[in-house]
Amino acid sequence: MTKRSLQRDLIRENLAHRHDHPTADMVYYSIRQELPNISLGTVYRNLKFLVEQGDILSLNLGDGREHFDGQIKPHYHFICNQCGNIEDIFMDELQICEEAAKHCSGKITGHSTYFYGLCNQCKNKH
Amino acid sequence: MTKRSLQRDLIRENLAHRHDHPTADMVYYSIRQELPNISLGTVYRNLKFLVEQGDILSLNLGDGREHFDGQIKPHYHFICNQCGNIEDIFMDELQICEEAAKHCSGKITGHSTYFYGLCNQCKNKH
DNA sequence: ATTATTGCAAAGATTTTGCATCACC
DNA sequence: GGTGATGCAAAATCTTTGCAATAAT
Repeated sequence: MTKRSLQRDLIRENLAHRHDHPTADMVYYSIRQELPNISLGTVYRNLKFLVEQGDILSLNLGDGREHFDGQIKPHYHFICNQCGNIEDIFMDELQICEEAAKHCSGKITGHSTYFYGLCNQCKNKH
Repeated sequence: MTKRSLQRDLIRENLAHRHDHPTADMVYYSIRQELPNISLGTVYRNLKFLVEQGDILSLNLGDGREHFDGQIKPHYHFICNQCGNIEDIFMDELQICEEAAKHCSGKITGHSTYFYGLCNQCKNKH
């Protein structure tokens, strides 16, 4: 049985309200502004918990660290090879979710896609 | 200018021929059977190189380690919450690639999606 | 000849964990 | 009161890197 905690609530809200894709220590430093005593271990424990719950997504952005995304509405990511900038891609994905549903029972808790290339901004710098 | 090496060739082929999603050290132990002297650093260096080239994909399977996938034909992954098993989902994704293409110029080098849930096998064990 | 790549080992970075204490139910 | 969650720090894990030697062009 899980008990509520201020720390977990703050982490969940922090991720829900931001639109970037922070790592664990970025979340840690952000939360510390409101709750200076929070520990990094607690942030890691709760991020893992929230990913398992399906409240947040875990992303691999290719830099070796785990990134997190509070936007659970299924969407995709475009990552620029040159500047590293990440753009969210929202689109109809009914078809793909139906296909995924064939593989499981119950709700699907995570869903995220990455594309890598040269973004339009970097392209125009030539 | 890049030079060819046996080590890199073996790593690329190893990933192209297998259909699981190994971590760096799994690739390392696999290659060591043919080339016992290869070092872990070399495997890491080449995996990173191959990801950047777009020859292989980097996957985040939620266990904290980076996984690799030699199947570059765009596809999706279903990951069972209970047994950890991974199933590939192949389907038409013309629409989604077109959408991603709006964000960039040149080729898109990576593309991979994850879904998490309870797989049919685990479901049937109740 | 030049320089990319390697093997090795050490260093760096990230993430997990043991434990005493605290807070929720 | 019982137990889930925390803070802290140490440990474990994963990945990168410096450097001398080797191999590819």
